[in-house]
Amino acid sequence: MKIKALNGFKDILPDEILLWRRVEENARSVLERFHFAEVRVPVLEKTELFSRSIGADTDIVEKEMYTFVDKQITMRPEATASLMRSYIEHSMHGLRPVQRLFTIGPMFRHERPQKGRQRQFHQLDVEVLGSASPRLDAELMSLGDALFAELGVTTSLEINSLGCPACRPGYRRVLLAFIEERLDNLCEDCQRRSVRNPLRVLDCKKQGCRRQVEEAPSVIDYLCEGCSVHFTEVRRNLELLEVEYKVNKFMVRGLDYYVRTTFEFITDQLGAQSAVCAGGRYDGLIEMLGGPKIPGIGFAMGIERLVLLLKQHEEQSDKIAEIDLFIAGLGEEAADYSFKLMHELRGQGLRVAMDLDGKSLKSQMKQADRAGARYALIVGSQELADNQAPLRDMESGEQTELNLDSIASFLTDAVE
RNA sequence: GUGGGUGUAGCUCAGUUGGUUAGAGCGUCUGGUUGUGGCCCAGAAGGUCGGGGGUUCAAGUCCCCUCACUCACCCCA
Repeated sequence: MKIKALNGFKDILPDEILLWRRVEENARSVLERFHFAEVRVPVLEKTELFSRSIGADTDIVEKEMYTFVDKQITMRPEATASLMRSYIEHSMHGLRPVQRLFTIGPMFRHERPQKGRQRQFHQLDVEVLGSASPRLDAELMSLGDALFAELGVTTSLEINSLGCPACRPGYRRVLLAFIEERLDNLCEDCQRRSVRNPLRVLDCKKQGCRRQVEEAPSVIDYLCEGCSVHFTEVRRNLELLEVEYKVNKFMVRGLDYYVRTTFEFITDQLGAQSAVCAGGRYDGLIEMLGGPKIPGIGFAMGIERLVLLLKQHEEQSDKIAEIDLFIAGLGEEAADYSFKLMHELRGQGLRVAMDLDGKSLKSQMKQADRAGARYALIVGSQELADNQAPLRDMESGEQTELNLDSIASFLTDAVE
């Protein structure tokens, strides 16, 4: 039987890798300007870390985690929890008042794959610990905005506030009462949701339910004084930075730890998936995981989704790998010489390749062409005897005789 | 977990009401050029027609089962 990658797990092949690099390099450069530091955390953590932070009865924890049951360890379904663990474990709050961290890496969720959704996928994860300022919320959104803008990707930003442990229960009661009045008109899923997580009913995409909840009470009208001021300030600061946004009072987040501000960068270019980047505030999370009482906020950006967006408006014009020189050899003696020459030139920082299988010159020239070689050097026994060989410019087709000893210096000059 | 769609060469896909030896384009290899890439021309290699079973004189084609992929629901980045 043929060995294949697991369903939902994908190889990222050379053709695509340039796009990935561009995304990652762009991210690192923008994040540096925003004064963030990169960290790398393990992919495996104790199962409990995720069940406690994400929420024991969320879909992620309930049925989507890759867990080694016997060992009670889990492959991370998201990065925030791991980063919080690391923050607490290394007492980072003592290093400086505000920590600005990011990480890039694979996440694992056992969901049914579809467009823009895989079981192993990659996220850029950005977190700021130690500040409750609404300015920070706005700053992070402007960061997200910048990440997209510099790649030439268009998205729109939606924001909402979910309140806090002080005001959410009150809103929840009001909402529940509203829903119960209309329970019969809601879909089966929503009837189930109304018990478990009534906020989710607001998020239902079915026409019928949407009509029902149109008049539903909005969280924003039930925010406590603190949350209300915070939200107003977030909006004011977004306007100050001229970041365009829309308030979406139906936006709900899937993870339990979010409070106050939540936001999503969305697009209509990804099939059924709309979110390319999403996040929010989680002021109680660190404390809940056994750390100090420190506020936090962060977001995750889906790299696959971003790459999909980039693919749509970009012709893949970049070559896979360019080399400076391809050495075409004829005969055993020349092959020895070429092999050694290649080794030496590489040692001097030049990108060099040759054929190792004794193929015909024609075939070797073809290889040189496909490798995107700038020059090809043709070496046979006569050339070795004369210590002179033709160097072909692969673009113009012009050939010049070159002293074999001067190849390195010629190429170094030519490629600068 | 639930639905729909699609499985034929390395890739993209044709394949008629069931009928001889299953095709094309691209890619690969060889040659046209004794030692020269791209363009052109000629040729070659490459297939358990996803797998299993059934109907039939005859199945890539019809039926059943199964697997894989994919899109969508759910949920999410």
